Amino acid sequence: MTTPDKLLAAAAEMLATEGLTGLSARSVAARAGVNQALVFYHFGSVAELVEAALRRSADLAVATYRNRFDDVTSFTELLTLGRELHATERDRGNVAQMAQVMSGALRDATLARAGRYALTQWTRQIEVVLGRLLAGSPLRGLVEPAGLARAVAASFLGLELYEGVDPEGATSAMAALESLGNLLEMVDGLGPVGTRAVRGQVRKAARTAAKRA
Amino acid sequence: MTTPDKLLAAAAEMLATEGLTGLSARSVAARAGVNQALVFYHFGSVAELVEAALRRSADLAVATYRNRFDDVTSFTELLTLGRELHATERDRGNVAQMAQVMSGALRDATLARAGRYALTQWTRQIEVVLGRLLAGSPLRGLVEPAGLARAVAASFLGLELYEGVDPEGATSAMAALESLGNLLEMVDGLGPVGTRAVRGQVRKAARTAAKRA
DNA sequence: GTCTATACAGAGATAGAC
DNA sequence: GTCTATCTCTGTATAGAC
Repeated sequence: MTTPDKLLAAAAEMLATEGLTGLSARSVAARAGVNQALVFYHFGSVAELVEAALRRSADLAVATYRNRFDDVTSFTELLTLGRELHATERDRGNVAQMAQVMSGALRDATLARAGRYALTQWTRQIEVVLGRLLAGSPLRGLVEPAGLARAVAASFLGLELYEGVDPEGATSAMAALESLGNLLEMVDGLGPVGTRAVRGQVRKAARTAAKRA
Repeated sequence: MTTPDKLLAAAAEMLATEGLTGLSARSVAARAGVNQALVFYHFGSVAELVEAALRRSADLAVATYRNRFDDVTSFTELLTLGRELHATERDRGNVAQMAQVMSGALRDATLARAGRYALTQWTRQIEVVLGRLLAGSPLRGLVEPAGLARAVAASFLGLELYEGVDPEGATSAMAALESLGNLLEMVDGLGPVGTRAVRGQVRKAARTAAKRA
């Protein structure tokens, strides 16, 4: 394992467990078992090390799930995958890394770039699946796959923050999101008559909402 | 305006604009126009100042919206309020403050306590409304108000992080969430026959999901 | 590429004069 | 309650020996 690799691994680990505030050139080098000056030699700055670490984590994580996403054929399956993903990534800390970097993005342009990149990797993937599922659903045309994918990603990020201060609360939130997913699945299971009714009703609700806004 | 008040105001402002990393005893005192040592005299530590500032912000914000929440009688109205709330709080920075504190909660127990408190203030309020709306809805019993309230809060937090790195993406995510809200409204508008059908279908979807998990 | 040494800025926090 | 002064630690970053 080369020094850059050790530093990247240590940075990713610390980002998830200690957070951005606990991560410094000294602390990350100590965890990697290398000298502090090597952070600057290999990456230029702490922020750039963090950026590289997050990019690598995101690339790796998304690649891991690519096939799984491709196999999804229903909202129920997507939910099952989402639940599994949430549990796995809570342990691996990928989402936590993203949340930390994005909270630091307020001050640091490099971190903002890193967060944007990681987010894009995830949403692209989710968007493809949602686009496929929505295309064959009564909801087609009523909800944008791109927007919904971003909303899903945002929810996962928020759940991660939630989990840090109230784990049980986060669990109940996850359960509620699954209930909503079941609602989507229900709509999906309607016949042609139900479909027409749904589309009409949702359009009406949208119009009412637009009028009030 | 007393010194503690000046410090609380400065801390809240900085939390939203500069983030937790940019907030120090020195920087916050400078913005408040007071001496740095007064942070420790009045609050004991920087973390405790942040905690006090967030608590005050949360109390104030929730009190502002209390009546508005009470007036809500439909999911569509709740969505309209949610959109307005998101826009207003994006400017005031209340949600941003929460997100920052919660991201720092990983390292600091005081910040974790503060984040938990602010979160509770919001979710309690949302839970009441959702409980009321769901009670008279076909979805009654199928989705927990408490869990859904937490999911809504988490989504707002996630959107805040999203907004920091990709404002247009966050807007499209918000739009998608509104589409889902319209779906809820649609279900709400069904008659007794449709209600029975919905409940049966959702239960079936939930069973299928449970089996696969 | 890696290490030691070091410069220097900013952090949290306290003591003591006023 | 407020200010100055100061201690100590930790942060980023660089220079130069090896």
